[in-house]
Amino acid sequence: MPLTAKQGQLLKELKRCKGELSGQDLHARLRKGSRPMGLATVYRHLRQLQQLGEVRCRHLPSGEALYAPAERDEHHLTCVDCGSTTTLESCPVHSVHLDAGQLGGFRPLFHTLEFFGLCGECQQRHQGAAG
Amino acid sequence: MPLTAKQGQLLKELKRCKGELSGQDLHARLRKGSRPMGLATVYRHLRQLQQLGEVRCRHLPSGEALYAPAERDEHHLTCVDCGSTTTLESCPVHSVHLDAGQLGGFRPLFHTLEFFGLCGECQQRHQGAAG
DNA sequence: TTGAGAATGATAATGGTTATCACAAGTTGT
DNA sequence: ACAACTTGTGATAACCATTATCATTCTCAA
Ligand SMILES: [Mn+2]
Ligand SMILES: [Mn+2]
Ligand SMILES: [Zn+2]
Ligand SMILES: [Zn+2]
Repeated sequence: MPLTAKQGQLLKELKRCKGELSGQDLHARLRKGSRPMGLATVYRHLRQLQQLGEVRCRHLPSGEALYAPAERDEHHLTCVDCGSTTTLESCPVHSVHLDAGQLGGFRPLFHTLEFFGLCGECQQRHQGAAG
Repeated sequence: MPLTAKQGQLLKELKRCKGELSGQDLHARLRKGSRPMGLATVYRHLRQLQQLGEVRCRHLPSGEALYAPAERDEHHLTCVDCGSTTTLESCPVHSVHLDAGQLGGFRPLFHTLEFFGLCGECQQRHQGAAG
């Protein structure tokens, strides 16, 4: 089941970009180039590419969804106060094995692992008040 | 830094409930009982309780945020097609250690680990079309 | 009692995502 | 080539969870 032209175009743009992109970001980029793509089509194909295991997605605390090629196995530390994020150097669960009993027929395509907490700056800022 | 009365009330309601609750769910429950709480206050305290490490939150593919006591270290298999979720029996990263170099001053409060893929039913449904 | 500051909540505003639906493009059969 | 049908597309409207606003209420120390 090869990707359609529009799906390939979208995935190519995602891969070209170093970081993660929101649906809106992606639409803005694709709209600029030749062969623009409507917003509805962007979201449609993002969902389809997820179901094909080509794209993964995570949600910021703000609720905004960020997309990236599923092959990028990256995870983050996110501050629950200021929202700043830093990327981990490696995936801590790269090797975890889920046995068939737990899977129960489920076929994993990708995973999200995110650590939430307080960044150094926000800890200092709250020190005075919270002790 | 003990919790305020309203914060405690909210956390108590979260703990009383077996599953995860959305902000709207929580507001609906609290509104029924004596001592109702406004929607704005619910969301305010959910954020504060997250910053205190008392509450964690994850996002469904739909974007809806679900909250639970942070002490509940649960993770899920979620179908990217029908959205059904099943809970894992144990946390695969319960023991992972992030070294100080990776943390860089960051103080972890909780984590989310979610596996996305296709449930058994959806795999069968797509078999005919996709081969 | 009184006034400053914090907490509360009804309501409006925001904005990312999804649903609609009319149209374009592709496919099949004759 | 043509009609009949299916699939893909995208401008727009609708949705709805979350956030911002702001007037009111509460807290508590002076
Ligand atoms: Mn990983
Ligand atoms: Mn865990
Ligand atoms: Zn921070
Ligand atoms: Zn499914």
